[in-house]
This record gives sequence, structure tokens and C-alpha cells, in this order.
Amino acid sequence: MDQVELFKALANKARLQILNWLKEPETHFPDYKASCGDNSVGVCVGHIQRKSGLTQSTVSEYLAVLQRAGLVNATRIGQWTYYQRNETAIKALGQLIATTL
Amino acid sequence: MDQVELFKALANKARLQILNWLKEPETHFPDYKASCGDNSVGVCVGHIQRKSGLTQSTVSEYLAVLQRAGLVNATRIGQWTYYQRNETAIKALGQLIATTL
DNA sequence: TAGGAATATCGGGAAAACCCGATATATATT
DNA sequence: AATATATATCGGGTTTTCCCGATATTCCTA
Repeated sequence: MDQVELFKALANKARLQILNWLKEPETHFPDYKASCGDNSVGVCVGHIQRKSGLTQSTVSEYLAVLQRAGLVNATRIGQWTYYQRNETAIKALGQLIATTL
Repeated sequence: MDQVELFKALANKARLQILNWLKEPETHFPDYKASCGDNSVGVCVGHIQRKSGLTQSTVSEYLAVLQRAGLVNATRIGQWTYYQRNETAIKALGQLIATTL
């Protein structure tokens, strides 16, 4: 993964916010299981969008940015796309910075 | 320190390069002690500028960006400004990412 | 104190990011 | 097949970043 792209993805308030929300979905998205049958696959775009206050297109794009950077994983189920944090990648990034940077 | 500003500072190829060079000055700047009497204060702007191939103004600005983000420390001695990595801040950032992000 | 050398700041054109509304695509329902 | 819903993509105005040349500032030396 390109380091510059990784840092660019993180260099945005809204995207950092989203990443933080996804740490504890049940806390930040009280009804996130409701419309989405399965749990453990993450949070769907609509929930993130409504909480963020940004438009649907913007949130969709931002999630794509985070995914391209490897910071989140996407799972499409039916008409929903669920996003969850890629904890492995995030921890690896912490290591990378503390060592390689 | 603002996280967004921190990541913005890192979201640039040249600045990442400079940070990397400053990890081992004696390796990347063979003659970095020559024109600068004291060692251990870092590398002066001119050396970084010549190695980077960017203009003087650009490198000066980039170093200021890194400094504002807390990633490097600057020391002015005579007509030279020496820059060195802030290892403490960088390690702290690694921790921050692995935990808080 | 005049001139030179190192660095910082200023002004700006070009490129990228931001974030939107409109539209397209994919899936589910009837 | 037609409609509705969730998400993705497109086009674009606005802001920010990139990186430059020109100029200003700081410090040293003759």
C-alpha cells in the first residue's frame, strides 16, 4: 500500500470521524442492526451518512477512499454495503509509523 | 496537536522522503558535517534542498510544515537552520494510531 | 557598514481535494 | 416488468495543496 495514499485518506476530519465511529458501532449507531439483518459485517452506508450530516455521494466516496487505503473492508449484502474497520491494517500502520517512518 | 494537520503533513512524498533521510543523516548526507560545525543538531536546509531536487523555497516551506506538525525540531545556529527528527513525537504517533485511531 | 550566503516569506499558476446535486447501477418487492 | 430502495459514479464549483520564482530577512565577514 502506498504510504502517501494512506496518509491522505487519514488527512480528513470526516474520515477520521467515521473510522472512530466504526470502532464501536453499537455505541455510535444505536439501531444499526435494525435494517440490516446480519451483525458483525459492519455498518451500512446509510447509517454513516445520516450520522455524518454529509450527502450520500460524499460518504460513499469517502468510504471508498478508506477502503482503497485498506483501512476498512466492505461487504455487499443485498442492497446494502457494510463497512467495518480493518483492525489488522490499522495496527500494522501503527507499527509502521513507530518503526519504518 | 491536530490529527488532521499531522496526517496532512505526512501525506506528501517529498516530506516522507525528508523524514526518512533524517533518520540516518550520515548515510544520506555524506558531507553534512562539513559546512556545519556542530553535529547532533540535525541537517541544514541547503543539504536537504540539494538532495531533494526541489527549490529552496519549497524545501523551506515543507520543513516548516513538518515542524508545525511536531515531527521535526529546528535549531538555528548562525545563518543555518538545522532540522532533526522528533523521535518522541513520531513514536507517540505510532502509539496513537495503534490505540486511539 | 556593505556585500554575500543561508533561510524565510510572498504571490501565484496548476493540480488535487472537498463536497455537492444529478444520474446510473444493483438489488429486492409486487 | 415496474417500482422502490441503497449505493456508486459523474460533472462541477469552491477550496486547498503543490511547487515555483521573486523578494525579504537574518546573520556573517571584509
